[in-house]
Amino acid sequence: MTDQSIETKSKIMEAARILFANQGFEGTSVREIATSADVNVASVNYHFSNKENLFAEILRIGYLECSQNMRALYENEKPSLEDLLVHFFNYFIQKSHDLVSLFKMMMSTQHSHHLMSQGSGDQLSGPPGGKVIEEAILKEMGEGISQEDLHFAVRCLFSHVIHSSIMFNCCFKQNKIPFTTRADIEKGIRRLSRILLIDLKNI
Amino acid sequence: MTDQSIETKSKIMEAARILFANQGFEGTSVREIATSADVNVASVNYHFSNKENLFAEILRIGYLECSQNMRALYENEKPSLEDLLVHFFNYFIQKSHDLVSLFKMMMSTQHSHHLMSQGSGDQLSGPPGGKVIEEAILKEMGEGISQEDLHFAVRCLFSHVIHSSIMFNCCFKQNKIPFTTRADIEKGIRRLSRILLIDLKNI
DNA sequence: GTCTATAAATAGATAGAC
DNA sequence: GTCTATCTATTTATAGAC
Repeated sequence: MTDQSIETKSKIMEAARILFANQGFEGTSVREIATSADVNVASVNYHFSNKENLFAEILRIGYLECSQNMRALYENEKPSLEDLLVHFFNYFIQKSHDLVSLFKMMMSTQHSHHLMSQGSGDQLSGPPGGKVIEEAILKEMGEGISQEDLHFAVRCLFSHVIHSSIMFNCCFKQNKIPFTTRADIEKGIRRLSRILLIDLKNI
Repeated sequence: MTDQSIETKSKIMEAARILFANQGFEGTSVREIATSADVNVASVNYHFSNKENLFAEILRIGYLECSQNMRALYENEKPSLEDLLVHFFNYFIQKSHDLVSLFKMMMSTQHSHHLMSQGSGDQLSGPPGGKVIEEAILKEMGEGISQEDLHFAVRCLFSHVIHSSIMFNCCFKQNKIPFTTRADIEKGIRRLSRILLIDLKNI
């Protein structure tokens, strides 16, 4: 591949990523992507065969990047559970395009089947970063914790962080719902982390 | 309006509701809706002016029904906080079509603006049933609780219930993620309710 | 109110010149 | 690899007969 073709390919992916996130798969046309990426219309199909392939590729990369970044963050900084989750929140609202795309896709019957039946099925079992949250909990708790308790805590924490991230970018910003500033959300994430750790220790 | 036209209108809404939820707004064509509803193509635009209007109408009705059902449930049965939330969970997974549609729409920049700028803006501030959860918490706690604590608890509980409902219908069913049976989820909702009430009482 | 027919625009994909 | 031009199919919406 020449340098130019690599640049064209990445320009397409970058433009498509944003458009798909904002308008969905069917709501975005190949022509729109090409215009936004400032490349020729035909180059999209030349590089990605078809529109669906481009979409799948964007999601695959986004999920991988997300998981890897979360893992790297944990390995490098060795943060406490609550620090880790606040980092995840900030990562999610910064990379909200991929997050929202992934969520939309999971909620779409057709695409989730298409996604699961592909090779990426293994990688997509469980939330991105789920394993990291587990490890952070285990580090603070020691090993004396049942699998059921562990899964419960991860689901509570992850659902709260992901929900907060999504709402932060679509509702909390526009409306004046009380206690939904960024500082409020972070405070809430820390509080829930502490509450759950206390609960796990008391079992 | 004649009986026939009322039936046509409701057949269109019922078919469109399901198709929109599964395929999104742009992913669903008017012809598809008409075929599925077993009515003529032109009747869709005759009754709803255009496709976007039909979508907005479906969401408006869905949100209203959802809020009213939650309010009625609380007023009639006067359940405990954890019973109420389990009821919400069961309601959400039963009516997952509307729920998913509403969520998709909120996550779509274009549509959320369109939705908020319309008259339904007031009704859509805050989650459906949010006020009811507040009341259930206050009933168990007495009045000595700050607004910040109250909002925190509502957001934790609602995000957990809504996230569980969505995941239950798109991931938990297909994959074999541990501790995600319906009974497990309900158990988790009850547990989180109790944990949060204990936290609020200790403040 | 319901139907057929059709207008007008746009979609994804590809062929072939360069 | 990139471009223009175009094919084919499908879209929303509407006009007009019944």
